[in-house]
Amino acid sequence: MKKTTIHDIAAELGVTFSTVARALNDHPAISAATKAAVLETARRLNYQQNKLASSLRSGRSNVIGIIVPSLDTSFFSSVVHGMERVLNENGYSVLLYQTGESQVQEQKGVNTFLQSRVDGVLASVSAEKDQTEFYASLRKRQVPLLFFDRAIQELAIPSVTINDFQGGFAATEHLIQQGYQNIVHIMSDLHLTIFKERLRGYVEALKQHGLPVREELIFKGRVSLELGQQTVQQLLETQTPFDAIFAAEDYTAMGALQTLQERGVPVPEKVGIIGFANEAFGAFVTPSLSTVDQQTVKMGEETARLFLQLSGQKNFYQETPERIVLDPILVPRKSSTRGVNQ
Amino acid sequence: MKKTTIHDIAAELGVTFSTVARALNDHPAISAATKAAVLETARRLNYQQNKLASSLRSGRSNVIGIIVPSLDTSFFSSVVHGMERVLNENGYSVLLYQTGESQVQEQKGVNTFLQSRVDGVLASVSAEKDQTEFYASLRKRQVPLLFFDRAIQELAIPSVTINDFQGGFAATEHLIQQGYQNIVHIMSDLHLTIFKERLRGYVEALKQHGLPVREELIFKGRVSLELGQQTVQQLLETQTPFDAIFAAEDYTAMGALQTLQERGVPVPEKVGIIGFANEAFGAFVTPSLSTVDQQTVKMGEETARLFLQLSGQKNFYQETPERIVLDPILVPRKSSTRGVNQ
DNA sequence: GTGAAAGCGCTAACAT
DNA sequence: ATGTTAGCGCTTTCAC
Repeated sequence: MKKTTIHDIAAELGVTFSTVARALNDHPAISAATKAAVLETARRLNYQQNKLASSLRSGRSNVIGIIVPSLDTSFFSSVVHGMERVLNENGYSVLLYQTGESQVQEQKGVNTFLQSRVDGVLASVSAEKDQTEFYASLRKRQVPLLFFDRAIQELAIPSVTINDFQGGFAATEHLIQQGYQNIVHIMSDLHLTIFKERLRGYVEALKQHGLPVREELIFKGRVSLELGQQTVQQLLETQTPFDAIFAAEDYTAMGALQTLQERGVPVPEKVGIIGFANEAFGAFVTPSLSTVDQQTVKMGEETARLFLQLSGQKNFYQETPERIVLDPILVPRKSSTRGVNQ
Repeated sequence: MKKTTIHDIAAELGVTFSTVARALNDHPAISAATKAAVLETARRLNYQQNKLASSLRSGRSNVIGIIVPSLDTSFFSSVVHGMERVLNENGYSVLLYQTGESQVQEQKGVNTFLQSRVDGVLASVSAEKDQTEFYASLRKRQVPLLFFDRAIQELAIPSVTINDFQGGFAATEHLIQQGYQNIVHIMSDLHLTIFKERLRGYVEALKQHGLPVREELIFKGRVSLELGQQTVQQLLETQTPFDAIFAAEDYTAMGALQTLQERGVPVPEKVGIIGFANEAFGAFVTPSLSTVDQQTVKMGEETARLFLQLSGQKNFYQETPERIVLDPILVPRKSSTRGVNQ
């Protein structure tokens, strides 16, 4: 079936194609009768506007590119969920690109988006150092860029993140208030601000409560179930005294919890545990896993809304970019709850 | 910064823009020297091909539209993860559309994709009855369409699904083999083949093992934690005899497990439980939740590969569409494992 | 091996 | 209220 164009509709009605174009775009200078006739004919001929042509000519694609490390994580898929819904409601389509934490892929994603002439890019970066000039290429071309969750602070780009410092602080303080004193921290070895901030929150909470910050209680690795398991094994083998664990990510916390239980260490009585991310499983495990909620859907929605708001302005790239920082929510559960000062 | 076009490169080099276009597309009739010069100049001027123009002219967009009910579920986000990776590796971009199980949204998604001139649509439908002619509009326009997980059988469209019958059968048979006799089934009230097939598997397994199929043991609702909880409450209040539950979805199974434990009914000793979907939490709860794995990432990858394979053919829409059916994998865990014939 | 020319389907400025 | 015209930036056929 040949695709129908505005020319076909025009021929059918004996008007010119520009009248049809105006009618379809609800131009005020077109009579109601003509509009009705055009609309009817368009429907009858199964007309579908060619957005490629429209975008090429108008310079606006109504497409937003989203860059995430991976959709195979509940965090990013929830964020994208929120973004897509808000953008869709506002007439935008979403192009999706996964980087797998690879900078090369990230670069490719930005280029693809540039070539697709997207009206904006929402990105969560894979790393915050090294070659990040490709993000500058968006600015050069005046394509709005916003970061979410993981931002490159040096770039003066609007962003929506959560207050990871506060999250780390709240998690650690919660453990302290439950009477734990020797608190282990397990974090990622990726060079990401989010993890450094959680660490900083951990350190600050210890200090404020007069507890020593001990380097030997801070562990780094690829956050995962295995990292949590290995860390606890190591702690037990080296007989390092500890009575709580704050893991910067829930799976890691879960691994720690599993190994403690296998070794017969009671949680939360002997060792308290808290994670980060509020993964679905935390509410269901025994003991239920305390954690910090990151408001993922809200983060996606806020990022989309900030884009909508800022892209309306004359020049998107200003000296002082808007930076929305969401409050993390402490979710205390059983894995860290015991009588105070036990 | 003005965007550079092939005309700019041509002017810079003193050749015509068609030579530049050929060079960039690695046309065989262009000398190596010219190609090198063009490539160098393109890089220097930060040239980015305008895909809108290219797609408009060539009739190929290299964009695939993906329609899912929601990304805020581990199932669909994993599937999309697999799809995006394979498509990306093969030079395609991905447009994403969430329907929220709404047919109206689904219709809109198809129209948007049509207008964006996508080269194909991969969809998981919201419902399999009612107005589905909008999927026919893709066929009319010769846009390849593939279904995944949820397909409309009547439409003769290629699809990648899992064998839900076999999954339901395996789950039920597993319970029977563990010595359970009065097996409850909790399923969705959505009119989806996937749930009907799981039910059919449940019924068939009972029959093959000489057990009666009792209507009063089959419950329907919006699958969720709450549905599992409510169903168990109802079973206990009405004192309906039962010794196992096969829930068509993991959260429902989890709700059932929780309520049984609250009421002091030991799992798996008194009641065995198995779910469906292999959600992350299942491995971590106590007792660990038996389930059926749906091979989500593989489903996404296979759907993408099937598209790549079929879209190469002369006419995509054939009389006998290829239908790939993946085998579900029984994942027996502690919630359903006890000595046989206890 | 390169150039010339047409046109994909639309938007928008300028007519009338 | 509608028509005319000129592109947007590319692909592609036909020349030479």
